[in-house]
Amino acid sequence: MSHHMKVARQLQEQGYRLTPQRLAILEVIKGAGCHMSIQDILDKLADSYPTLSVPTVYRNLQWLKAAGLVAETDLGGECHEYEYIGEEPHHHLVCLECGERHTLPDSLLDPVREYLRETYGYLPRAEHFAFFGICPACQEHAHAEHSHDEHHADAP
Amino acid sequence: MSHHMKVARQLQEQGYRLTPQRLAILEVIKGAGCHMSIQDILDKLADSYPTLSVPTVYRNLQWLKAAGLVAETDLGGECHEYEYIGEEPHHHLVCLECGERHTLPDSLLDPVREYLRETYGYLPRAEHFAFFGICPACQEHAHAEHSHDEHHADAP
DNA sequence: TGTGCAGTTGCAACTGCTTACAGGAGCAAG
DNA sequence: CTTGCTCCTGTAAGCAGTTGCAACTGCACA
Repeated sequence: MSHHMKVARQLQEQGYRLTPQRLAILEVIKGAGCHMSIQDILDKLADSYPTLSVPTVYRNLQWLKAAGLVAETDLGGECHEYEYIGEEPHHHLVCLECGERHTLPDSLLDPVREYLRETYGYLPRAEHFAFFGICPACQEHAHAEHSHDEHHADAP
Repeated sequence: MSHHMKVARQLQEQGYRLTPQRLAILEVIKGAGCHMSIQDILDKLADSYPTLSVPTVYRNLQWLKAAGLVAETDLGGECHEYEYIGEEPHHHLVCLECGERHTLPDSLLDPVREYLRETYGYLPRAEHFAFFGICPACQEHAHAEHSHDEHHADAP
């Protein structure tokens, strides 16, 4: 039995129900293998569940998030994005200029966790982070632009 | 001349204007010394600028953010919060249970920056981060609760 | 002094997220 | 089978953030 079904069964035994909508949302976000917005999930399930509504998807995603199956991230886009985690926590690196994305290993934050635990006694919950920066290509591009336009502003 | 006025003058020389509203917003957020929402700023300036509107505050905060004077953070509350940075970047540690907050030194992320730079060639822009966890007091509390209620669910 | 231009403001409208509430569905006890 | 309870869903409404647009302001230049 797969990991997410094991967790689902555990939750069922605790009184939570495995409704068709709930399982469908989990299957979609697991099958996608990438970040999805609420609207993406609605579109994917429009055929099989025409009456599925935004609040239902929203609440189920919160539920799956609390169960540790799904992570919610703000990657700088215009809407929140959700991603299936499973057993492999990870983080993201996003270019502020072109939006290019990389996946980072979870061990990256081990020193930070250590520090928070030792210094403040906190139990860290840094499961899914997004780091921002400028990718090499955009650095080149910005440098070239700067040579042409010395008065380029730093603010919009 | 203070740091923020120096930056303001620089921006003025680049064609951006130092309107009364803009300076008032900067003064308020600088004087507060803590996080503020858009509505907080509007309330503070209600007497001196009765016609000040949400979009104006919003756009000016984006402007100040791009200028590096103000940081925008989602600390898990119900609205975005803005804070004056000045010359001392820092980060935050927030307890997911009670909301207790700590301020973390910027050097905490130096290893992460190093990794992103060396491995991906990225120029990191991690000026203002929020880490979440469970504070010692709430860990005690959760442990006590668990002893009383063995069937306590992990999901809402 | 008059004209043009770019930046800024406030109103209005829009979007996406979130919550409130009433109805429906499944499960357990009687 | 009936009753009662809890969970779940969908409709509707609310909220903060965001964008479009017309009017205004200050500066540069003729």
